[in-house]
Formats: sequence, structure tokens, C-alpha cells
Amino acid sequence: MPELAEVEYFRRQWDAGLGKKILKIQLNRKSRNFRSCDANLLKRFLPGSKLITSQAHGKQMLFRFSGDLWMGIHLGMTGSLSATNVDHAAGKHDHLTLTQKTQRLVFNDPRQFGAIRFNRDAEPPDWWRGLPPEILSDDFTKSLVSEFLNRRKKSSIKAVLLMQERFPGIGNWLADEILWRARIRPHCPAGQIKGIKFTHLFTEIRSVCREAIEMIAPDWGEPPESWLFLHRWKENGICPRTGKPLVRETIGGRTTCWSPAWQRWPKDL
DNA sequence: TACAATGTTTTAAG
DNA sequence: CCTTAAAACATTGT
Repeated sequence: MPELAEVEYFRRQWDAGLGKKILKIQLNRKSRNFRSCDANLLKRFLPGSKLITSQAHGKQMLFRFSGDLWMGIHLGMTGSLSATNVDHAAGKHDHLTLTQKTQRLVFNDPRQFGAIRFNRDAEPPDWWRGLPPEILSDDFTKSLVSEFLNRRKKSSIKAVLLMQERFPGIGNWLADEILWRARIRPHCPAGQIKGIKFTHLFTEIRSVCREAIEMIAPDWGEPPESWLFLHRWKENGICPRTGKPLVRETIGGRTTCWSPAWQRWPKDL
């Protein structure tokens, strides 16, 4: 489910627990979600510590606890975070539950593609500090993006936008939304996007990410009809710009929705 | 039944 | 060493 806007929404769900102590921890040891950490350490050190702060960076989240403890969470395809009542019964796919005095902080993930990490250190962990510049930061520059597109010049632009090493937080629906707004066919080789077309793409990458966060992060709001978002999963979907049919096909290994009447090859412009 | 799902990592080939 | 494409991971819903 989650791309950068949804990740920010889920991060805020645990704000209810900020400044409060963890009284009890329950986790499903067999869950694949714990493949990147030692579940025993979570059980040993988290009870008694306080949740201090949290941050999101693309699809990654980092929760800081007192006592030099850091928990990283990636939601994968179906992960979610929620805060529930203390008497809330555990759901089938609740793989981690942190019980506090007045609520429980729950991590749920049916497909278990998500990942929990755990570090003990005075500093944030290396994996966090090594993340690439965020799309909405000043360090996310045109030259960084154009170099990346040229390096991946033979791959479709759709596949390239999904690469987290340069576009942290972009996922399948954001990538389609960006290419639709920039009027670029998703099959287009990344190396062919230059000049004014490149400028359009760069602008839309940032605009779509910013607007998506504004709409979704506060209360899971839905984008308006004018976005591709609401039309992309419908059978026989219609492009809100042209009124003509949308098509769905696999590009860059993912189901891609695009508008043939609207999105073009750069050479056509 | 078979396939696809808002993701990443591993593997293999060029 | 680098780029590119495909398979694998686990579960649910159509």
C-alpha cells in the first residue's frame, strides 16, 4: 500500500505514543518482518523505554526510543501502523504490538514484505544516515536526476522512477501520476528525456510528491478526480484530460496505467 | 483455478 | 565492474 505520502500518514499514527513508556511488547517471532533484526533484542530492550521521536524518509521510517534505541520500519507492500485501545484484540497479521498506558502501537502486515530493524547506539544507525536526498529537499537537484537518467539510459523511465536509490518514496501509483502529468510515455528510455521535457519531468516529480503528502498524510484524504489516481484501477478507465481510454500494461515489471492519447515520446514534441 | 496486488532483494545474463 | 530483466518472497481477493 504505502508510498511516501501513505508512509507519512502511517508514521503519524504512532504520534499518540510520543513521550510515553512502552509497558509491554508482543511480536510474532516467525514473521518474515523480523528477518533484518534480532527479535530477542526488541523484546529485551524496548519495555521500559519511551518513544521519543519519529521521522519518515521516502518509504523508510525511524522511531527513536530512550536508552539509545532505534527502530526502523519499512511497510513493504501491505504494511500499516495504527494506534488502538489497550483492550483491542490482536489482529491476525499484527506482527508487532507495543502496549503503553493508554493505547497500543500496532504494526500489521499480511504479506510480510515489510521489514523491522533495531539498533542500539547514541547516533542514528548507518542505514538511515546513508539514505539518498529526499525528493522535497534542496539536495534533490536537477543534475543529480539527469546523471541518474543518463546512467540508466536504456531502462524505461517508469522503471527508473521506481528506483529508491534516487527517488526515495516513489512507488507504482506516484510514478504513473508523474509521467501522466509530464505527458511522457512510461516506456520511454530514460536517456531520451532531455531539455524542456526533462524540466517538466523534474518539476512534476516534486509537485506530485508534495501534493500527495498534503492530501494523504493528514487524514488519508483521496486525490481529486482530476488526478489519474482515481481512474487507474477502474476497468475501462477514462483519462481525465482527454476523455479517451486509459490502458494498463506491464512496464518496468509493474502494472502501469497510462493515457496513449495524452502521453508522448519526447521526439513528438 | 490462476492471476494480480501502492515493494525490495537476489539471481542471472549481457 | 556496470546495467538490465526476471524470479522470489507470503497472503488475500477477484
